[in-house]
Amino acid sequence: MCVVDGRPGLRERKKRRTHAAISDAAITLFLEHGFNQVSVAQVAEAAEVSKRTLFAYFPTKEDLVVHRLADHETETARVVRDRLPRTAPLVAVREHFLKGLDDRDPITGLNDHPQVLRLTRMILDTPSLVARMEGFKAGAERALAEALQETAATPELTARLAAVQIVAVQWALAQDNAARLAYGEPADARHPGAVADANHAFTLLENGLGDLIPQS
Amino acid sequence: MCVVDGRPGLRERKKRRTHAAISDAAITLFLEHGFNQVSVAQVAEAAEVSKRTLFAYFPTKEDLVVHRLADHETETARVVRDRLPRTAPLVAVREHFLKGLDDRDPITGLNDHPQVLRLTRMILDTPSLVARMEGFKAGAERALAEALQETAATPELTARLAAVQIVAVQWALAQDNAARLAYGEPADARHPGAVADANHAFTLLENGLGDLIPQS
DNA sequence: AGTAAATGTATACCAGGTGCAGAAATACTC
DNA sequence: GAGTATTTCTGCACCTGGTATACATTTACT
Repeated sequence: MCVVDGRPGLRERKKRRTHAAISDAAITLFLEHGFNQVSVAQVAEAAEVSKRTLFAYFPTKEDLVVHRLADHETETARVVRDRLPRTAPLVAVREHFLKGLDDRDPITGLNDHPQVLRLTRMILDTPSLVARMEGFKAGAERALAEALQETAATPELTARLAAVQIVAVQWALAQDNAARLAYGEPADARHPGAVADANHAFTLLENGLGDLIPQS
Repeated sequence: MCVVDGRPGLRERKKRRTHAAISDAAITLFLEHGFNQVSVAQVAEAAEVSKRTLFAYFPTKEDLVVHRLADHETETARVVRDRLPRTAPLVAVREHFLKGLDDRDPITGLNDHPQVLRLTRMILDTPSLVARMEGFKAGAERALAEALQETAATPELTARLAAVQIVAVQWALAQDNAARLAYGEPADARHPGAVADANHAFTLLENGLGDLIPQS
Protein backbone atom coordinates (compact mmCIF):
# COMPACT_ATOMS: atom_id res chain seq x y z
CA MET A 1 0.00 0.00 0.00
CA CYS A 2 1.05 3.59 -0.50
CA VAL A 3 2.37 5.01 2.75
CA VAL A 4 3.93 8.46 2.91
CA ASP A 5 5.94 8.08 6.13
CA GLY A 6 6.03 4.49 7.33
CA ARG A 7 6.81 5.49 10.90
CA PRO A 8 3.96 3.82 12.73
CA GLY A 9 3.30 0.88 10.42
CA LEU A 10 0.22 -1.25 10.75
CA ARG A 11 2.13 -4.00 12.55
CA GLU A 12 3.55 -1.58 15.06
CA ARG A 13 0.18 0.02 15.76
CA LYS A 14 -1.47 -3.34 16.27
CA LYS A 15 1.31 -4.37 18.62
CA ARG A 16 0.79 -1.27 20.72
CA ARG A 17 -2.96 -1.82 20.84
CA THR A 18 -2.53 -5.44 21.90
CA HIS A 19 -0.02 -4.41 24.55
CA ALA A 20 -2.44 -1.84 25.94
CA ALA A 21 -5.41 -4.21 25.75
CA ILE A 22 -3.60 -6.89 27.75
CA SER A 23 -2.34 -4.40 30.32
CA ASP A 24 -5.74 -2.78 30.75
CA ALA A 25 -7.54 -6.09 31.08
CA ALA A 26 -4.99 -7.19 33.66
CA ILE A 27 -5.20 -4.04 35.78
CA THR A 28 -8.99 -4.10 35.70
CA LEU A 29 -9.21 -7.71 36.80
CA PHE A 30 -6.46 -7.37 39.40
CA LEU A 31 -8.06 -4.32 40.98
CA GLU A 32 -11.43 -6.05 41.06
CA HIS A 33 -10.46 -9.46 42.42
CA GLY A 34 -6.88 -9.15 43.67
CA PHE A 35 -3.59 -10.06 42.02
CA ASN A 36 -3.34 -13.60 43.31
CA GLN A 37 -7.01 -14.34 42.73
CA VAL A 38 -6.74 -13.79 38.97
CA SER A 39 -4.83 -16.22 36.75
CA VAL A 40 -2.92 -15.19 33.66
CA ALA A 41 -5.24 -17.43 31.67
CA GLN A 42 -8.17 -15.27 32.77
CA VAL A 43 -6.29 -12.12 31.79
CA ALA A 44 -5.49 -13.60 28.39
CA GLU A 45 -9.12 -14.54 27.86
CA ALA A 46 -10.34 -11.07 28.87
CA ALA A 47 -7.86 -9.49 26.45
CA GLU A 48 -8.92 -11.95 23.72
CA VAL A 49 -5.42 -13.25 23.31
CA SER A 50 -3.77 -16.60 23.83
CA LYS A 51 -1.74 -17.25 26.96
CA ARG A 52 1.32 -17.72 24.82
CA THR A 53 0.89 -14.28 23.26
CA LEU A 54 0.44 -12.69 26.67
CA PHE A 55 3.83 -14.00 27.72
CA ALA A 56 5.30 -12.70 24.48
CA TYR A 57 4.35 -9.19 25.59
CA PHE A 58 4.94 -9.50 29.35
CA PRO A 59 7.64 -11.90 30.52
CA THR A 60 6.03 -12.49 33.92
CA LYS A 61 2.68 -11.99 35.58
CA GLU A 62 4.15 -9.24 37.75
CA ASP A 63 5.20 -7.29 34.68
CA LEU A 64 1.53 -6.84 33.84
CA VAL A 65 1.45 -4.44 36.78
CA VAL A 66 4.91 -2.98 37.15
CA HIS A 67 5.76 -2.27 33.50
CA ARG A 68 4.17 1.16 33.96
CA LEU A 69 6.78 2.07 36.56
CA ALA A 70 9.77 1.01 34.51
CA ASP A 71 10.46 4.58 33.37
CA HIS A 72 10.89 5.82 36.91
CA GLU A 73 13.86 3.51 37.37
CA THR A 74 16.21 6.01 35.77
CA GLU A 75 14.34 9.15 36.75
CA THR A 76 16.63 10.31 39.55
CA ALA A 77 19.67 9.55 37.42
CA ARG A 78 18.24 11.75 34.65
CA VAL A 79 17.60 14.55 37.12
CA VAL A 80 21.25 14.47 38.13
CA ARG A 81 22.45 14.37 34.54
CA ASP A 82 20.18 17.18 33.38
CA ARG A 83 20.70 19.49 36.35
CA LEU A 84 21.59 23.13 35.85
CA PRO A 85 25.30 24.04 35.85
CA ARG A 86 26.89 24.75 39.21
CA THR A 87 24.11 22.91 41.00
CA ALA A 88 24.84 20.21 43.57
CA PRO A 89 23.32 16.85 42.61
CA LEU A 90 21.58 16.59 45.94
CA VAL A 91 19.98 19.99 45.50
CA ALA A 92 18.66 19.03 42.09
CA VAL A 93 17.24 15.79 43.45
CA ARG A 94 15.62 17.55 46.39
CA GLU A 95 13.97 20.14 44.19
CA HIS A 96 12.75 17.48 41.82
CA PHE A 97 11.22 15.51 44.67
CA LEU A 98 9.51 18.61 46.06
CA LYS A 99 8.15 19.37 42.62
CA GLY A 100 6.87 15.80 42.48
CA LEU A 101 5.02 16.43 45.72
CA ASP A 102 3.46 19.59 44.32
CA ASP A 103 2.42 17.72 41.17
CA ARG A 104 1.07 14.83 43.21
CA ASP A 105 3.33 12.53 41.22
CA PRO A 106 2.34 8.98 42.22
CA ILE A 107 5.99 8.09 42.68
CA THR A 108 6.13 10.38 45.71
CA GLY A 109 3.25 8.46 47.28
CA LEU A 110 1.19 11.64 47.44
CA ASN A 111 -1.48 10.90 44.83
CA ASP A 112 -4.87 10.01 46.24
CA HIS A 113 -6.84 9.39 43.07
CA PRO A 114 -8.91 6.30 43.84
CA GLN A 115 -7.33 4.29 41.02
CA VAL A 116 -3.80 5.12 42.16
CA LEU A 117 -4.72 4.47 45.75
CA ARG A 118 -6.15 1.06 45.04
CA LEU A 119 -3.23 0.12 42.85
CA THR A 120 -0.75 1.16 45.52
CA ARG A 121 -2.59 -0.83 48.14
CA MET A 122 -2.69 -3.87 45.90
CA ILE A 123 1.04 -3.72 45.23
CA LEU A 124 1.87 -3.27 48.91
CA ASP A 125 -0.36 -6.22 49.79
CA THR A 126 1.25 -8.55 47.27
CA PRO A 127 4.69 -9.87 48.23
CA SER A 128 5.79 -10.76 44.72
CA LEU A 129 4.95 -7.23 43.55
CA VAL A 130 6.78 -5.67 46.48
CA ALA A 131 9.78 -7.77 45.52
CA ARG A 132 9.65 -6.38 42.01
CA MET A 133 9.55 -2.86 43.38
CA GLU A 134 12.67 -3.60 45.38
CA GLY A 135 14.20 -4.68 42.12
CA PHE A 136 13.43 -1.29 40.62
CA LYS A 137 15.06 0.30 43.62
CA ALA A 138 18.26 -1.60 42.90
CA GLY A 139 18.11 -0.48 39.29
CA ALA A 140 17.64 3.12 40.34
CA GLU A 141 20.67 2.84 42.60
CA ARG A 142 22.86 1.59 39.77
CA ALA A 143 21.68 4.27 37.37
CA LEU A 144 22.13 7.04 39.88
CA ALA A 145 25.59 5.82 40.85
CA GLU A 146 26.65 6.01 37.21
CA ALA A 147 25.18 9.47 36.78
CA LEU A 148 26.95 10.74 39.89
CA GLN A 149 30.24 9.24 38.84
CA GLU A 150 30.11 10.67 35.35
CA THR A 151 28.75 14.13 35.95
CA ALA A 152 30.00 15.01 39.41
CA ALA A 153 33.55 13.71 39.26
CA THR A 154 32.84 11.43 42.20
CA PRO A 155 34.97 8.33 42.87
CA GLU A 156 33.19 5.06 42.15
CA LEU A 157 32.66 3.89 45.72
CA THR A 158 31.55 7.31 46.92
CA ALA A 159 29.11 7.56 44.03
CA ARG A 160 27.66 4.17 44.87
CA LEU A 161 27.35 5.03 48.55
CA ALA A 162 25.69 8.35 47.84
CA ALA A 163 23.35 6.70 45.34
CA VAL A 164 22.10 4.01 47.69
CA GLN A 165 21.51 6.59 50.41
CA ILE A 166 19.61 8.96 48.15
CA VAL A 167 17.43 6.26 46.63
CA ALA A 168 16.72 4.69 50.02
CA VAL A 169 15.64 8.02 51.48
CA GLN A 170 13.37 8.90 48.56
CA TRP A 171 11.82 5.47 48.79
CA ALA A 172 11.22 5.80 52.51
CA LEU A 173 9.56 9.19 52.06
CA ALA A 174 7.31 7.86 49.32
CA GLN A 175 6.34 4.82 51.34
CA ASP A 176 5.49 6.97 54.32
CA ASN A 177 3.25 9.20 52.23
CA ALA A 178 1.59 6.24 50.55
CA ALA A 179 0.93 4.59 53.89
CA ARG A 180 -0.73 7.71 55.27
CA LEU A 181 -2.88 8.14 52.17
CA ALA A 182 -3.84 4.47 52.25
CA TYR A 183 -4.92 5.09 55.82
CA GLY A 184 -7.37 7.69 54.57
CA GLU A 185 -5.55 11.02 54.79
CA PRO A 186 -6.25 13.27 51.77
CA ALA A 187 -3.25 14.27 49.67
CA ASP A 188 -3.91 17.98 50.12
CA ALA A 189 -3.97 17.57 53.90
CA ARG A 190 -0.79 15.55 53.83
CA HIS A 191 1.09 17.87 51.47
CA PRO A 192 2.57 20.32 54.02
CA GLY A 193 3.75 17.49 56.21
CA ALA A 194 5.19 15.66 53.23
CA VAL A 195 7.14 18.76 52.22
CA ALA A 196 8.44 19.25 55.73
CA ASP A 197 9.45 15.59 55.99
CA ALA A 198 11.18 15.69 52.62
CA ASN A 199 13.15 18.78 53.57
CA HIS A 200 14.09 17.19 56.86
CA ALA A 201 15.20 14.03 55.09
CA PHE A 202 17.33 15.82 52.50
CA THR A 203 18.91 17.99 55.16
CA LEU A 204 19.77 14.85 57.06
CA LEU A 205 21.28 13.47 53.88
CA GLU A 206 23.36 16.62 53.45
CA ASN A 207 24.52 17.01 57.02
CA GLY A 208 24.76 13.39 58.06
CA LEU A 209 23.55 11.40 61.01
CA GLY A 210 26.28 12.76 63.27
CA ASP A 211 23.89 15.02 65.14
CA LEU A 212 22.01 12.03 66.48
CA ILE A 213 23.99 11.75 69.68
CA PRO A 214 22.43 9.54 72.33
CA GLN A 215 22.64 9.62 76.07
CA SER A 216 22.59 6.10 77.52
CA MET B 1 10.91 -44.25 78.16
CA CYS B 2 12.69 -42.86 81.15
CA VAL B 3 14.10 -39.46 80.36
CA VAL B 4 15.73 -37.34 83.02
CA ASP B 5 15.42 -33.96 81.35
CA GLY B 6 13.25 -34.06 78.27
CA ARG B 7 14.77 -30.92 76.77
CA PRO B 8 15.87 -32.25 73.42
CA GLY B 9 13.22 -34.96 72.97
CA LEU B 10 13.53 -37.58 70.30
CA ARG B 11 11.02 -35.84 68.09
CA GLU B 12 12.91 -32.56 68.28
CA ARG B 13 16.23 -34.18 67.52
CA LYS B 14 14.82 -36.02 64.53
CA LYS B 15 13.31 -32.81 63.26
CA ARG B 16 16.63 -31.03 63.46
CA ARG B 17 18.36 -33.88 61.66
CA THR B 18 15.81 -33.88 58.86
CA HIS B 19 16.06 -30.11 58.56
CA ALA B 20 19.82 -30.31 58.25
CA ALA B 21 19.69 -33.26 55.86
CA ILE B 22 17.38 -31.42 53.49
CA SER B 23 19.38 -28.20 53.66
CA ASP B 24 22.68 -30.00 53.09
CA ALA B 25 21.36 -32.00 50.18
CA ALA B 26 19.97 -28.82 48.65
CA ILE B 27 23.18 -26.80 49.00
CA THR B 28 25.27 -29.63 47.63
CA LEU B 29 23.08 -30.10 44.58
CA PHE B 30 22.68 -26.37 43.97
CA LEU B 31 26.41 -25.73 44.14
CA GLU B 32 27.06 -28.62 41.80
CA HIS B 33 24.45 -27.98 39.11
CA GLY B 34 23.07 -24.49 39.76
CA PHE B 35 19.95 -23.35 41.55
CA ASN B 36 17.60 -23.34 38.58
CA GLN B 37 18.95 -26.60 37.19
CA VAL B 38 17.89 -28.59 40.26
CA SER B 39 14.22 -29.24 41.02
CA VAL B 40 12.84 -29.49 44.52
CA ALA B 41 11.81 -33.04 43.71
CA GLN B 42 15.47 -33.93 43.18
CA VAL B 43 16.40 -32.30 46.47
CA ALA B 44 13.67 -34.23 48.25
CA GLU B 45 14.86 -37.47 46.72
CA ALA B 46 18.48 -36.78 47.66
CA ALA B 47 17.40 -36.04 51.24
CA GLU B 48 15.26 -39.21 51.26
CA VAL B 49 12.13 -37.26 52.07
CA SER B 50 8.87 -36.63 50.27
CA LYS B 51 8.29 -33.39 48.42
CA ARG B 52 5.45 -32.54 50.80
CA THR B 53 7.73 -32.94 53.81
CA LEU B 54 10.36 -30.72 52.23
CA PHE B 55 7.80 -27.96 51.92
CA ALA B 56 6.81 -28.53 55.54
CA TYR B 57 10.37 -27.56 56.54
CA PHE B 58 11.08 -24.88 53.93
CA PRO B 59 8.17 -22.82 52.64
CA THR B 60 9.82 -22.06 49.30
CA LYS B 61 12.69 -23.34 47.22
CA GLU B 62 14.64 -20.15 47.90
CA ASP B 63 14.43 -20.76 51.64
CA LEU B 64 16.57 -23.85 51.15
CA VAL B 65 19.43 -21.44 50.52
CA VAL B 66 18.65 -18.25 52.43
CA HIS B 67 17.42 -19.71 55.74
CA ARG B 68 21.01 -19.63 56.94
CA LEU B 69 21.07 -15.85 56.62
CA ALA B 70 17.83 -15.24 58.49
CA ASP B 71 19.64 -14.47 61.74
CA HIS B 72 21.52 -11.59 60.18
CA GLU B 73 18.28 -9.77 59.50
CA THR B 74 18.15 -8.35 63.02
CA GLU B 75 21.90 -8.23 63.60
CA THR B 76 22.41 -4.50 63.19
CA ALA B 77 19.33 -3.81 65.31
CA ARG B 78 20.79 -5.96 68.08
CA VAL B 79 24.09 -4.12 67.87
CA VAL B 80 22.28 -0.84 68.42
CA ARG B 81 20.22 -2.22 71.29
CA ASP B 82 23.19 -3.82 73.05
CA ARG B 83 25.64 -0.95 72.58
CA LEU B 84 27.59 0.41 75.53
CA PRO B 85 26.09 3.38 77.40
CA ARG B 86 26.89 6.83 76.05
CA THR B 87 27.80 5.38 72.67
CA ALA B 88 26.33 6.75 69.46
CA PRO B 89 24.41 4.12 67.49
CA LEU B 90 26.42 4.83 64.40
CA VAL B 91 29.69 4.33 66.25
CA ALA B 92 28.52 0.98 67.56
CA VAL B 93 27.46 -0.13 64.09
CA ARG B 94 30.73 1.01 62.56
CA GLU B 95 32.81 -0.84 65.12
CA HIS B 96 30.72 -3.95 64.68
CA PHE B 97 31.18 -3.85 60.93
CA LEU B 98 34.93 -3.37 61.27
CA LYS B 99 35.05 -6.31 63.65
CA GLY B 100 33.12 -8.30 61.06
CA LEU B 101 35.81 -7.48 58.53
CA ASP B 102 38.53 -8.62 60.93
CA ASP B 103 36.65 -11.86 61.58
CA ARG B 104 36.04 -12.38 57.86
CA ASP B 105 32.34 -12.58 58.62
CA PRO B 106 30.67 -13.68 55.37
CA ILE B 107 28.06 -10.96 55.79
CA THR B 108 30.75 -8.33 55.17
CA GLY B 109 31.56 -10.00 51.86
CA LEU B 110 35.14 -10.53 52.98
CA ASN B 111 35.21 -14.31 53.36
CA ASP B 112 37.02 -16.17 50.60
CA HIS B 113 36.57 -19.75 51.71
CA PRO B 114 35.77 -21.63 48.50
CA GLN B 115 32.38 -22.78 49.79
CA VAL B 116 31.35 -19.28 50.77
CA LEU B 117 32.68 -17.86 47.53
CA ARG B 118 30.76 -20.31 45.39
CA LEU B 119 27.60 -19.81 47.40
CA THR B 120 27.87 -16.04 47.08
CA ARG B 121 28.39 -16.28 43.36
CA MET B 122 25.42 -18.60 42.99
CA ILE B 123 23.14 -16.25 44.91
CA LEU B 124 24.27 -13.22 42.92
CA ASP B 125 23.70 -15.12 39.67
CA THR B 126 20.15 -16.16 40.59
CA PRO B 127 17.53 -13.39 40.36
CA SER B 128 15.02 -15.04 42.68
CA LEU B 129 17.70 -15.41 45.34
CA VAL B 130 18.81 -11.81 44.93
CA ALA B 131 15.20 -10.80 45.40
CA ARG B 132 15.08 -12.70 48.67
CA MET B 133 18.22 -10.94 49.82
CA GLU B 134 16.56 -7.62 49.08
CA GLY B 135 13.73 -8.82 51.25
CA PHE B 136 16.16 -9.40 54.10
CA LYS B 137 17.44 -5.90 53.57
CA ALA B 138 13.94 -4.52 54.04
CA GLY B 139 13.55 -6.57 57.21
CA ALA B 140 16.85 -5.28 58.53
CA GLU B 141 15.69 -1.71 57.88
CA ARG B 142 12.49 -2.21 59.84
CA ALA B 143 14.27 -3.84 62.78
CA LEU B 144 16.96 -1.17 62.90
CA ALA B 145 14.40 1.62 62.70
CA GLU B 146 12.62 0.19 65.74
CA ALA B 147 15.84 -0.17 67.66
CA LEU B 148 16.86 3.39 66.91
CA GLN B 149 13.48 4.74 67.88
CA GLU B 150 13.37 2.86 71.16
CA THR B 151 16.93 3.21 72.40
CA ALA B 152 18.05 6.52 70.96
CA ALA B 153 14.99 8.68 71.54
CA THR B 154 14.77 9.34 67.82
CA PRO B 155 11.50 10.44 66.18
CA GLU B 156 9.87 7.79 64.02
CA LEU B 157 10.61 9.29 60.60
CA THR B 158 14.18 10.18 61.50
CA ALA B 159 14.75 6.67 62.80
CA ARG B 160 13.42 5.18 59.60
CA LEU B 161 15.53 7.47 57.44
CA ALA B 162 18.67 6.75 59.43
CA ALA B 163 17.93 3.02 59.30
CA VAL B 164 17.54 2.82 55.54
CA GLN B 165 20.73 4.81 55.03
CA ILE B 166 22.76 2.66 57.41
CA VAL B 167 21.51 -0.62 56.01
CA ALA B 168 21.96 0.52 52.43
CA VAL B 169 25.56 1.55 53.09
CA GLN B 170 26.47 -1.68 54.86
CA TRP B 171 24.95 -3.62 52.01
CA ALA B 172 26.87 -1.65 49.41
CA LEU B 173 30.14 -2.21 51.24
CA ALA B 174 29.50 -5.93 51.51
CA GLN B 175 28.55 -6.21 47.86
CA ASP B 176 31.68 -4.38 46.82
CA ASN B 177 33.87 -6.72 48.86
CA ALA B 178 32.06 -9.79 47.59
CA ALA B 179 32.43 -8.64 44.01
CA ARG B 180 36.17 -8.14 44.39
CA LEU B 181 36.63 -11.53 46.04
CA ALA B 182 34.51 -13.18 43.36
CA TYR B 183 36.87 -11.57 40.87
CA GLY B 184 39.76 -13.44 42.47
CA GLU B 185 41.21 -11.04 45.05
CA PRO B 186 42.18 -12.83 48.30
CA ALA B 187 40.43 -11.67 51.46
CA ASP B 188 43.68 -10.84 53.23
CA ALA B 189 44.76 -8.65 50.34
CA ARG B 190 41.42 -6.92 50.25
CA HIS B 191 41.20 -6.38 54.01
CA PRO B 192 43.05 -3.03 54.31
CA GLY B 193 41.07 -1.58 51.44
CA ALA B 194 37.84 -2.89 52.90
CA VAL B 195 38.61 -1.24 56.22
CA ALA B 196 39.47 2.05 54.55
CA ASP B 197 36.31 1.93 52.45
CA ALA B 198 34.17 1.12 55.48
CA ASN B 199 35.63 4.03 57.43
CA HIS B 200 35.10 6.32 54.49
CA ALA B 201 31.50 5.15 54.16
CA PHE B 202 30.65 5.58 57.83
CA THR B 203 32.27 8.99 57.89
CA LEU B 204 30.15 9.95 54.91
CA LEU B 205 27.14 8.69 56.82
CA GLU B 206 28.07 10.82 59.81
CA ASN B 207 28.96 14.01 57.98
CA GLY B 208 26.53 13.79 55.08
CA LEU B 209 26.85 14.21 51.36
CA GLY B 210 27.05 18.00 51.59
CA ASP B 211 30.76 18.06 50.82
CA LEU B 212 30.14 16.68 47.37
CA ILE B 213 29.96 20.02 45.64
CA PRO B 214 30.15 19.91 41.84
CA GLN B 215 31.48 22.37 39.33
CA SER B 216 29.55 22.29 36.05
C1' DA C 1 0.47 -52.01 76.03
C1' DG C 2 -2.49 -48.69 74.06
C1' DT C 3 -4.06 -44.42 72.60
C1' DA C 4 -3.80 -39.40 71.07
C1' DA C 5 -1.20 -36.17 68.71
C1' DA C 6 2.11 -35.06 65.65
C1' DT C 7 4.55 -36.07 61.48
C1' DG C 8 5.39 -38.20 56.98
C1' DT C 9 3.74 -40.06 52.49
C1' DA C 10 1.25 -40.79 47.96
C1' DT C 11 -1.58 -38.93 44.83
C1' DA C 12 -3.85 -35.71 42.40
C1' DC C 13 -4.21 -31.06 41.38
C1' DC C 14 -3.52 -25.89 40.23
C1' DA C 15 -0.91 -22.00 38.23
C1' DG C 16 3.11 -19.81 36.07
C1' DG C 17 6.03 -20.37 32.33
C1' DT C 18 8.36 -22.61 27.96
C1' DG C 19 9.07 -25.31 23.47
C1' DC C 20 7.30 -26.53 19.27
C1' DA C 21 4.75 -26.98 14.89
C1' DG C 22 1.63 -24.91 12.21
C1' DA C 23 -1.94 -21.28 10.99
C1' DA C 24 -2.77 -16.47 10.15
C1' DA C 25 -1.64 -11.88 9.30
C1' DT C 26 1.51 -8.36 7.57
C1' DA C 27 5.13 -6.50 4.55
C1' DC C 28 7.61 -6.60 0.37
C1' DT C 29 8.18 -7.46 -4.76
C1' DC C 30 6.95 -7.72 -9.37
C1' DG D 1 -3.20 -6.83 -7.65
C1' DA D 2 -1.22 -11.66 -7.01
C1' DG D 3 2.60 -14.19 -4.72
C1' DT D 4 6.01 -14.86 -1.53
C1' DA D 5 8.88 -14.20 2.73
C1' DT D 6 8.74 -12.92 7.43
C1' DT D 7 6.56 -11.92 11.71
C1' DT D 8 3.27 -12.83 14.81
C1' DC D 9 -0.35 -15.60 16.93
C1' DT D 10 -2.26 -19.91 18.44
C1' DG D 11 -3.08 -24.50 20.42
C1' DC D 12 -1.02 -28.09 22.58
C1' DA D 13 1.87 -30.67 25.42
C1' DC D 14 4.99 -30.29 29.03
C1' DC D 15 7.86 -28.98 33.21
C1' DT D 16 8.19 -27.07 37.88
C1' DG D 17 6.90 -24.85 42.28
C1' DG D 18 3.49 -25.24 45.56
C1' DT D 19 -1.02 -26.97 47.86
C1' DA D 20 -5.20 -30.10 49.39
C1' DT D 21 -6.75 -34.33 50.74
C1' DA D 22 -6.75 -38.58 52.79
C1' DC D 23 -4.14 -42.17 54.84
C1' DA D 24 -0.06 -44.42 57.13
C1' DT D 25 3.61 -44.07 60.54
C1' DT D 26 5.95 -42.63 64.42
C1' DT D 27 6.52 -40.49 68.95
C1' DA D 28 4.85 -39.32 73.50
C1' DC D 29 2.11 -40.00 77.44
C1' DT D 30 -0.39 -42.88 80.91
